[in-house]
Parts: sequence; C-alpha cells; structure tokens
Amino acid sequence: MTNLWLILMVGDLNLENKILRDKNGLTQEEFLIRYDAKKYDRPSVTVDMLIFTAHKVEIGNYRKNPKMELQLLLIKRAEHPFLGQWALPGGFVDMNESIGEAAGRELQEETNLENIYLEQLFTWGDVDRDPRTRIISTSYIALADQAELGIKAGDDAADAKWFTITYNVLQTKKSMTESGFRGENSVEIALQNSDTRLSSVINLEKLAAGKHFNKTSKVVSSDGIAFDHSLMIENAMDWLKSKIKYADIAFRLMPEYFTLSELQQVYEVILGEKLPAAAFRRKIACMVIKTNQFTKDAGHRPSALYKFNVYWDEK
Amino acid sequence: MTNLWLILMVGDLNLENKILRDKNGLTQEEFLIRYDAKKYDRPSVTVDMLIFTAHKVEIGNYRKNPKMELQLLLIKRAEHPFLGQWALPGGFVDMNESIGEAAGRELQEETNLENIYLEQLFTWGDVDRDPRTRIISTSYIALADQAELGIKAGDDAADAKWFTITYNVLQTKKSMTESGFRGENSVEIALQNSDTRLSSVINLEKLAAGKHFNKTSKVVSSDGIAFDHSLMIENAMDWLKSKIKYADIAFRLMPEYFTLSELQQVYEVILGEKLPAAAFRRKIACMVIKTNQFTKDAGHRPSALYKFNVYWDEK
DNA sequence: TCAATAGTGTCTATTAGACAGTATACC
DNA sequence: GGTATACTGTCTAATAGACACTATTGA
Repeated sequence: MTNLWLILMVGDLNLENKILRDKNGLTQEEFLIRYDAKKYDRPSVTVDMLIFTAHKVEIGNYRKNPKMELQLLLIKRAEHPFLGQWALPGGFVDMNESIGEAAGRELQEETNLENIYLEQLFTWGDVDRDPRTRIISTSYIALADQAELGIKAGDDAADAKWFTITYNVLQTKKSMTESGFRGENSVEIALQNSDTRLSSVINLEKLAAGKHFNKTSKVVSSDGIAFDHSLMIENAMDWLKSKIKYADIAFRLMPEYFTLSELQQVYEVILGEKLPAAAFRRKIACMVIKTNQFTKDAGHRPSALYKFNVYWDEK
Repeated sequence: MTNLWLILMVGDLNLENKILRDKNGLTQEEFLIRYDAKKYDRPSVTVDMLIFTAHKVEIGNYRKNPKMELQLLLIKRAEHPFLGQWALPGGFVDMNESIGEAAGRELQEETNLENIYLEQLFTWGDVDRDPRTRIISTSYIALADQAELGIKAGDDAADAKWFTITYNVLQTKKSMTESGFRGENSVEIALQNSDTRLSSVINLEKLAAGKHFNKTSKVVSSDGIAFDHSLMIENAMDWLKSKIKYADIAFRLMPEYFTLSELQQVYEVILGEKLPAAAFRRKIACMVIKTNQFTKDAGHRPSALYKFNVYWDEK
C-alpha cells in the first residue's frame, strides 16, 4: 500500500524516469516494487532531547537579586539498561514521522509545550553506544522559558527532574609535538538538584599535525548519567557557549518581559564569566525594545522591563 | 555472540546494575538477553558526502591571475531511483562501523584521501525523502586541497565529476504580519561543468511570531539533482558561508603553500562578495606564517607564499 | 541613610573600511 | 613603459572595555 503510493508520487515528480531502464532492464517503478528494504540489517533510530531552562533562585536577602541558574531536564530510568540512572528524555523515531517531528513529540510529552525553540545538534552513531542493539541517536536542543513550563513524565520514566547544570573546566594542557601540537582540556559537567548530584568528567583532545587536526572527546567518568548522554550534554553546553555570542538564543530562555540584568545573568551563566554591564547593554541594545513597565518591590532601584526585538537581525 | 559480549561489557562498566532488577524482576543481563531488536520497524541509515575543493581556472591572459572556483563532487546515478540524475556520494552505514567511520570510508572510496577535514553537518529524516524505503541520512562536509585529490568512482556510480558551484540569491522578501514578520529568500544552487549544468531553486522562509520563529526550506525546482540533495547542498553552502567568518575552514581548501591573494579569492568565492584587500590581510595575518618563497612567472609582481599557522587559535 | 542595583557618560585602545600610494615582476 | 597584481600607510568611524559617576528604590 505505502509502497504503491510512493511509486506514484516519485513517478509524478520525475517524469523522465518513467522511461529510463537500469542495467537489469527495469524501470524505476519495477525496481521499487522489487526493492527489499529488509535485505540489510538496520540500526534503530532515536532522538534525545536537551531541554534547557533558566531558573531564578531567591537569595535570603531582600536586597539581593535572585541568582540565575541554567537547568536541564533529566529522567530517572525505570527500565534496563542503566536502570536507576539519569538520562536525557527521548525515544524511538516512529516509521511515519520525521526525526524533527519525533523531537517535537518527545518535547511535548515531557513538557507539554509546543512551539518552543528546537534545533538539531548532532547525530551519535558509535556502534556500542547502547547495550541493547545498534542505536543511532540525534540530539536536539530545546530552550524554554521557565514561566511556561510544566512537566509530565514519559512512559519509560520513573521520574523527570530539573538539574542545575554547571560546566567546569578542570584543566587545560598544551604541548608541542614534532609536527604540531596537542591540546587537552578536561571539563566536568555537574548536575545538581535538591536530592541528587550527578557528575561527569570529559576529556577533550585536539591533535594538530601539519595542516590537519583531529578532535576527540572521551568520557573519563560518568557518575549516574546513562548511555553516552554526558557527551551529548557537553556538546550542547559547548554549542550554547558559542552560539550565544552571535545568535539570539538567550531570549528563548527569557519570559516575554525581562530586565537587562536578568538577560545579562543568562549570558553570564552560559558563558561562565562575568560581563561588564555597560558594554553588555550597548551590545544587546539592538536586540531589545524598552517598555514603559518597571519591576516592583526589588529592594533597590527598579529596573525597566524589555521585550525581545524580533526584527533585530533584519537590518 | 555479539549480544553476549555487549552484556559483559556493560556489566563491567556499571557494576551497580548487576543487582538492580526492573519491574519484571529482571537484571540488566537477563533483560538484554530477552531484548528483541526486531520488535520495531527500523529505518535505513546512510551518510551523504559534500566534498568541496577550490579550483584555479586559468584565464587566457598571461597577466591575469587564475580565477578561483568552488567545486563539489557529484556522482551520476547508475541505478534506480533517480537513475541518470546527479547525487552526492554516499552509502549505507554498516552495522559494525560508526557513522563517522562510514563517512570516512565513503570519502576514501571517492577520493582515495584519508585524514582530510571532515565534519558532520545535519541529519535528514523526512519520511518520504527516499522512494525505496524510509532512509535517514547524515550529511558530512569534507574539504580537500585540489593538489592532493584523485577520483575513483564508487560501485553504485556510473560517473563521478566535479561541478563548479555557485550560490545565487534570486530574491529576498520581507513582510510584516500581525504578530511578527515573514522573511522569504529564494536561492539558486547552480552546478556547472564542461558538459552538464544542474540547477535547483530553494525557498527559505523565516516566520517570526511573538518571540518564536520557524525556519523552513523547500525545493522549488530541482533540475537533475537526485533525492533531497539540493537541500543538503544549500545547507552546506550556508554552513560554509557562516563558518568561514570565525573558523579556519578556508585553509582546508588550500595547498600547503599559498599566496594571500589566493586565500582571499577562496574567501570571496565562498562569501559571494569582494573583500577589501588591506583589511583582509590584516585580519588573517594571525592565521598565516610568511615563508621566504615567492611565486614565479606571474606576469606581474610576484607574491610571497604563506603557510597556515596551526597555533593561531591557541592564544 | 545605606545597601544594592539600574543606568549613563567618557576616555582609550583596537579594528575595519576607505583609499591613496608605492613596489615589482613580465611582456 | 605599461599592465596587473602585491603590499603598505594613514585617516576615520565604530565599538569594546574600563571606570567613574548618577539615579532610585525599600528597609
């Protein structure tokens, strides 16, 4: 049934193919009827979701601004393999949905949110990355505003929880080789919530020889994080750190109205460094629109509320 | 056999899992023995290679510098589907190789080159993107120096040929909507060699509403290009255009020794615009090392030869 | 009044683009 | 000498960081 429909569609799109015959004398229609999709072993395909949000934590001082934290949604595995460990939300791609649709569906199942920022990051295809069978997985990043979030556990999840994530550079090494150099960085991904702390150490190596180089990342230790998900998390953090410099991804973590201080804190928690306030305000001025609203009860001078300027990029 | 080995490996890596039992009372080992990988239909997985090189074309004037062109390797399909049309080199991922290894293998089969720049771009997972069966494909970009290239046809290829590629913005439209705006660009990907011209027009739409936006790309016409490969090509060109601004990818297209004018031409052909020479030289000064060699027989003032500075990024 | 943050103004150093001007080969 | 390209110097405008300064609230 499905096969027949496909043949018709392709036939329509490529009229000239109707008369072409291959080395066996078959037309495209005849070829497709005979095509045996089960001829080769096939891997399973899944999507894994990196759902981030920015979370304000109140500090016990009425004067002080709340502290901004970056959070990631993880699910405690209720099934083998990695039973009891924490994993990224995700699941198998159905045969009748695109991988982007699968990502959207998983996101909806976990957060009840549609229409939020969602982007494909990377496809993980190591042979032994899943002990069940050969599974290839595409990671997607989703950025959500805390205000509109609600959490619903998926069917293979005992528990879904937000973890505050920090990216700690433990060590950077540089050494010369005969033909180039070797750079070795080791970073810790720490995930913390009220009752659990997860941690993974990853070694990032850059090996340059002549005009070529090789980059590898290896898990040194992974405490409580399932599969190769600590690599996916490191990859996503790295993506955030670099993309925030030239794109508007920080705004996907903000509510509709926000202060420039809150926005700056989001930049700082992702980049892992303090930024000079005056320069920051000048630089993002073109990306925001000032409203005539102000914060209240701040314990100090109130702050103007801003909105994202959707047009900032369109000269 | 394979299953058993996996179980042992996972057992070793996750000692605490040995005693954990799931809701059916199974240990991880027992679960994995019972796991039926054939339970669900699975898509096929392939890799598609975007192999680029920079090619100098002599001009019939002894004084004039040769013109730099960007070239892409395509293969004329000898089999259904899309028999007789041109496609990116690629193939199925074997069950015992990672997708990165599959990309490296395909690259080696097509160009006889190993150890050249290779990076994953995007995974294409639309349900109907291949008329044979559900096929998910990951595109990889490879950048090669023309000097070290040799071409060998693959087994499903009647012919492998280099095409000069140009990226032509046909139209840009911006219009306001109630809640945001719509940006519509239409670009032509033209591929030309001595006896064939291929062309595809693609519509890129950016739809912004409130703080959210959606990007879509659609093939308007595709003349002689198989599958969704014109989308892959547009995606790769876009990637080149943006990444060349902050990374050292241009050098992957250069031979070991090159002039700054040649380098500038590579930037210009990728960006599709002329650059001011003085500013260009200042900006890339930190990425190159001047040698004491010069070009000869140029018909005009000779040019100093430079090498890539592998350390440029490592403060 | 003061603690804490919000927000602005100015100086300096850096850098990109504009553009003119000099240099040097080959015919 | 003329053509084409190689390469440099200088002016200007824009911008990031440094830093000092002012503004505004709640307790």
